[in-house]
Amino acid sequence: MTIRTPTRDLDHPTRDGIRLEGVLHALSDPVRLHVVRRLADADGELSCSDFDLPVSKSTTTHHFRVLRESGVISQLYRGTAKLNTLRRSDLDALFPGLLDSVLAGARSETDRSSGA
Amino acid sequence: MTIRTPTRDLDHPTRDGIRLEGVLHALSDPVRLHVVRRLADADGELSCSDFDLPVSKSTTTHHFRVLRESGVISQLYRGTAKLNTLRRSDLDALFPGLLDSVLAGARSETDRSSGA
DNA sequence: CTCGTAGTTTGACATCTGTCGTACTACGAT
DNA sequence: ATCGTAGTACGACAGATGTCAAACTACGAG
Repeated sequence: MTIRTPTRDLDHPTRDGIRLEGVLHALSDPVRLHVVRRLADADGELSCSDFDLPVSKSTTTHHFRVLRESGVISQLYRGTAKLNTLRRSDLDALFPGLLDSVLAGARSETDRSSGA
Repeated sequence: MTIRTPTRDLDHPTRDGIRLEGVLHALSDPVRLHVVRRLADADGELSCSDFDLPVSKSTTTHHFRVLRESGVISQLYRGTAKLNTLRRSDLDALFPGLLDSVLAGARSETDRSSGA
C-alpha cells in the first residue's frame, strides 16, 4: 500500500494573510457575490456544481479560485467533488460585521429590485 | 448681474442608484480606500489636493470619479477647489454597518502591519 | 489682464479581469 | 478496464482598470 495521494490540497491564505482589499475585490463581482450568498444561506459545504451559475465551467473554476485566494472561502476535495465553505470565523475575526453587512446589503438590494 | 455660472456640477447617482457591487469595487483599491478613510476621519469636506496621494494628478481625478460615480462620495466645486464628502447617510441607509466595518477593518489591518 | 493653482481631458500603455472552448486529469461506479 | 462526472489547465480574446504625461479649462488673486 503506497502512500495515498494526499487528496491534493489547495493553497489558502492563512488568516493573517487575508487582505481587506482582496476580500472587497472578490465580493465586487456579481457571480462571486452570488456564490457567497448561497454559501452563507446553506451554512454548510456545497460543491461547485451545486451552484447553477450562468457561466461556463472554466469561468466557474476561475471565480472559485478568486474567492479562495482572497480568503473568502475554503475548498477541499472529497472524491470527485470540491467542497466550498465560507471562512466565516476568519472573516468575522478580521473584519467584524463586514460579511454580515455585505450579505444584508445584497439581500435588501435584491428585495428592492424584485419587490418594490 | 447675470445668472451665476451654476458652478458646474457633477453627476451623482441618487441613493437608489447606488449598487453594492459598485461600492465594493470602489473600496477595493488602495488609493481609494485611503481617500475614504481620510474623509471619514475628517468628517468634513476635503479638497482633492488635501490628500497627498502617491499618484499623478490625472490618476487622482480618475479615482475621485470612481468614488463619486459609485456613490461613495459626493463632490462639489467651490471656486477652484473641489470639495469631497463621504455619502455616509446614504451608505448607512442602504448598507447598514458596511462602511463602519470596512473602516474598522482597514484600521485594524494598518495596525497589524505597523504595530506588531 | 495676467498669473498661478486646482482640477480635467485626452490619448497612450501595460496589466488585470471575466469570459469562452477544448483538451486534460482525478476520482467513483460498474 | 472502462466510462461518466467533477473540476483543471491552457490559450485566446475583448473590455475594464490603473497609470502617466501633456495640453487644456476654470477660477481667484494681484
